[in-house]
Amino acid sequence: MLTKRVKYALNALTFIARNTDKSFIRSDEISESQRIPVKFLESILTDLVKSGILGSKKGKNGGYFLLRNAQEVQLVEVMRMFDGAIGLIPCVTYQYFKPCEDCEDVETCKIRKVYKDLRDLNVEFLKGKSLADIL
Amino acid sequence: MLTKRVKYALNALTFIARNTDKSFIRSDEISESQRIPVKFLESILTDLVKSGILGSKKGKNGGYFLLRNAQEVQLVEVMRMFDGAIGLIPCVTYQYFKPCEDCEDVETCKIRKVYKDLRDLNVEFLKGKSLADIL
DNA sequence: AATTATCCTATTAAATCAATAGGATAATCT
DNA sequence: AGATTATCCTATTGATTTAATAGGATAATT
Repeated sequence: MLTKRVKYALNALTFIARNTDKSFIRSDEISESQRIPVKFLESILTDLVKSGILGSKKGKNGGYFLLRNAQEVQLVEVMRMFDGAIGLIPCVTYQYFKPCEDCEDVETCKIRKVYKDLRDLNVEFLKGKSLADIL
Repeated sequence: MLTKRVKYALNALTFIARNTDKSFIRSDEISESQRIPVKFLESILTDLVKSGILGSKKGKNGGYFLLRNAQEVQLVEVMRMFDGAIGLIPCVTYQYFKPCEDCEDVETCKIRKVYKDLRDLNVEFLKGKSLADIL
């Protein structure tokens, strides 16, 4: 299952993307309209800023804004940021690679093969989907 | 990520499937060879029996055995049994369906659409894979 | 200088996962 | 029949992750 962090992140991003008439969107606006606890939301927005998806402006009249076109925000990036790897076993992930304890040969392991194929399928799909697809 | 229950279940099933020369495989044999805590393993085996994948014979010289051909044990069934739904959001699952709290219209929700497509992709893939594919 | 909104750190509560413990039940073999 | 053996059942505990809360520090604007 998706964590709430990802779901909240997607909802926040779509809200910001839908309000391009305003230059800056405050966290409390997002919080209220998307029903996300403010403090929880702020930690999510900070991550989105760090990763270069959002920009932020401090102080009065400040807020958050998209740094890219909606087409350029891949869902796979958001999901990885908050929920980690797409693959279902550590041995089929790039960032978090770790062979199974009972594994004799990573290369020939049939279980790994299946979950590697599944991972590739999912990554391909999620790379093809962007924020623009959920607006 | 897969839970250990699924990983252990798959390892146990492959071990049983590989030892068809013996009629019955004891849990302690599986436990030792696959490095799975016995009691934890037993609860997993019980679930596999209840679902009709394994049979069991009590008493001396008893043990577990496959009730189906390896091709007829779909990975999707094992994964659902232990980790629940394949879909990543409750609104795209059949067994555990539940609309999102912030959802206005389940039918037109774009986020749901994406994750529904992803779910269908995964279910299709996992229905096509069986125990035979990981032997 | 006051205001305002982001940014940072730490803590807590809740839920899920993994494992352990101890024994009850049922079938087998001597 | 009785001892043995292996599955089956229930409850509890510990560990990890997730979700949320709390309180204030920092930076920019008016």
